[in-house]
Amino acid sequence: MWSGRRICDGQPSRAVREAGWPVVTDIQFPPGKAKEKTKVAIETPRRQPTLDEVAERAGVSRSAASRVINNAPHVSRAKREAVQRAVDDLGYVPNATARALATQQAGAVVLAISGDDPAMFTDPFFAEVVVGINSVLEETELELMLSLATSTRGQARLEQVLRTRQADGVMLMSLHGDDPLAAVAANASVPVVFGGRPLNFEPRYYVDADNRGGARLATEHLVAAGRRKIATITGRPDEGAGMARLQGFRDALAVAGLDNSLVDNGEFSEDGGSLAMARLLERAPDLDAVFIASDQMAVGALRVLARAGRAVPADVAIVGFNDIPAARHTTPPLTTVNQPIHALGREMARMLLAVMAGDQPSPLILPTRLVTRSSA
Amino acid sequence: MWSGRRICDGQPSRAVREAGWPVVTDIQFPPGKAKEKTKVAIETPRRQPTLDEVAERAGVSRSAASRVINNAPHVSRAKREAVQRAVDDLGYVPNATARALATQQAGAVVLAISGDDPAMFTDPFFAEVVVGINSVLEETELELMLSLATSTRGQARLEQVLRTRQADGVMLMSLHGDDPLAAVAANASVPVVFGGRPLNFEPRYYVDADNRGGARLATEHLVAAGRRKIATITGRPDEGAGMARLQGFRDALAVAGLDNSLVDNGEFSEDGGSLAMARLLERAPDLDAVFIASDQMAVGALRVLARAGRAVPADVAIVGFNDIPAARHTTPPLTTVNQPIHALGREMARMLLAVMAGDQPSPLILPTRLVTRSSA
DNA sequence: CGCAGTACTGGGAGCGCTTCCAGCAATTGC
DNA sequence: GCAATTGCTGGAAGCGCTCCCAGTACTGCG
Repeated sequence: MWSGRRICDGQPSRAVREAGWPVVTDIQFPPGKAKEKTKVAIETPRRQPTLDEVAERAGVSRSAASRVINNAPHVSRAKREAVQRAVDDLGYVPNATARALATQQAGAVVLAISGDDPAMFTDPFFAEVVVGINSVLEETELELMLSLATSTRGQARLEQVLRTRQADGVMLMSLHGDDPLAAVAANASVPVVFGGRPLNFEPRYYVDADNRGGARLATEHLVAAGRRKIATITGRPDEGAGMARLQGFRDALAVAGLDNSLVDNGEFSEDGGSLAMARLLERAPDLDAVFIASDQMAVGALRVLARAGRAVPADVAIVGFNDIPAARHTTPPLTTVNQPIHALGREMARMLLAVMAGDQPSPLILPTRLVTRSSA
Repeated sequence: MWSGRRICDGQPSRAVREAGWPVVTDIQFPPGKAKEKTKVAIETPRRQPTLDEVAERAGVSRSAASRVINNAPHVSRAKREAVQRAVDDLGYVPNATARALATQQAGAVVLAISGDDPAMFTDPFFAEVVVGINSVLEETELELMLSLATSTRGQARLEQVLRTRQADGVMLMSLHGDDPLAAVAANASVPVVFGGRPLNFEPRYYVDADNRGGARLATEHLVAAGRRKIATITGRPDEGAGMARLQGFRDALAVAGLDNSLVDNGEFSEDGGSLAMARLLERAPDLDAVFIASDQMAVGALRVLARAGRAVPADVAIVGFNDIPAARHTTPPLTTVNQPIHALGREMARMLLAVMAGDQPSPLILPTRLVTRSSA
């Protein structure tokens, strides 16, 4: 049932770059209410004033003007004020591109997310990371670029951005197995900070959540509740976080002296969880708990369990991982491991800033915590 | 209960810009497995080759080389090949910043999201918009910048980005009442495409979901089910989408000849929904249906209804709006209005590209559709 | 009074690329 | 055979800014 209206098809997005976008300057609409047809006099920003114009107006050299703009020393009070005035009068704003070219610094950093499916970014996880990053970038002059390096093309473009210093640093997330982006990062001439540890190597700079610790916590919780036949559903085996969670699971079971062989791995998705849960049920009908490495999968598992007539948590207890918003609304509400996602983003940005400033910060592992609801 | 590890505090993010980031060039780690200490020979990217170097190596002028790079005409076949070879040998990649300065085109567009709270971006809605945008940008040479213009500072920076043409176009979302960004947009010297119609004016270029139609659909569904005392919870009155949904609600009730005065408005959040629902219940204990302008609010409302002992949908039917992931997991699963978010992003990007190319596309309204689950 | 500082000052050379234009050779038309 | 195309070609002038550096003016001190 659709609300009737124009259907979206749109014209094919042509190779705009080649067409050489004719600059459109006549966009304008009154900021006032639509009714009163106030033809607001748009202060025609014909062309941004340049530093030369400022200098001329202030009666100083361009160098002096530049010094004032960047408040560098060696400018007399009088000139400084004259320039300041000229800037205000003209509404001068330094041209970031020119500055970037001259200083060889782009004034931007990029958040790159690897993966094979762009839709992955839909995971609310990333949005919160972005917000965290934004919170620290906001206090700097750095812009944030977003790169969903999801296709070969996307990766090539990311590489290009880094090679030509279109960005001064990069935060790299969710690298899988032998991600080609690892090489890109290694050869990048700009600082790289990883979000999450890749599987195959230990980056110099990274921020990660304590996945292993969180998984141990979750599993210990299950053990403490008297569960004895505990299974786990992990993610893809080439994914760092998933493997760390599996480790934590094993840590806890080792301490408890329980069997840790009930492992299945599915896709990090609802369906992946359903499938894995079904397999597990087949394999060990008497299991009494499952630690599931992502809430999305847990949701799927819950569904299968319900269909199989197993009560949660009475028959089988479930603990998820990530604490997604939906975890509060499943039946029953999901006990899960929460990671400080906002902090993850924030700390990645801070670390990147530090590296860009020449420091050599140590990797950071952020604590995770168990959120107890009803499923375990 | 926290997994023990270093706590996140991090140093204060200093004014890195002023410190003048000393370029760090020694970042490197082997792409191979961590165990085998393969000291991979990093192909030291000393300095990117310039066009001059390419030209010299190919034995042509810089102009000619430039023409080849941009595959412009007026280059002999021989030279073209020579340049091509030199490019390959040197691994030349044009410097985007220099090119931007020369052409006065940044090669980037920005997605700006207005609002007073950066956390708003956490709404999965935006992530999906981003994915949609990315899907079309991916085929171009344009980079995507993200601007959470949430503070005055953020807005000022966005303005600066636009004024200095750090970006060639902007997609502007979720403007509220008299958003200062409206003026910024009006005076921007680059194309602006709006996502969603602002309340106070009709932008020249925008893509919107058919909020009004969707709301009508939802309400008609309620009417068709025999409900007679239908209320609605809207969002903040200065929010365009919310008002459009209220209109749709009224449209449907007008046709059915029912009372449309049962309106309450809360914040677009779970708590906002709870509060509004409670007020409504107080005001009209005999209501038998509620159309709620956002799923987040609906979740809150559902909670209140359950606590009040009203069965959903038996006693009161609920329809939400947005079709967030959690809508499938509420009790009961939420009937809601789905909007094509991915398409929204995609069409915004396409429209922006079109405007940048000099076209004057018409505004676009994307259809919404009712997703029937159990709550109504 | 002269000399070494010290605090400004502006000229000018880049940053790496695009693009205009004049020059030139190889065609073409008459 | 000569002028008028046509197609290449490279020199050079930017794009708007930073920053080095040589130069000037002024101070203090012996």
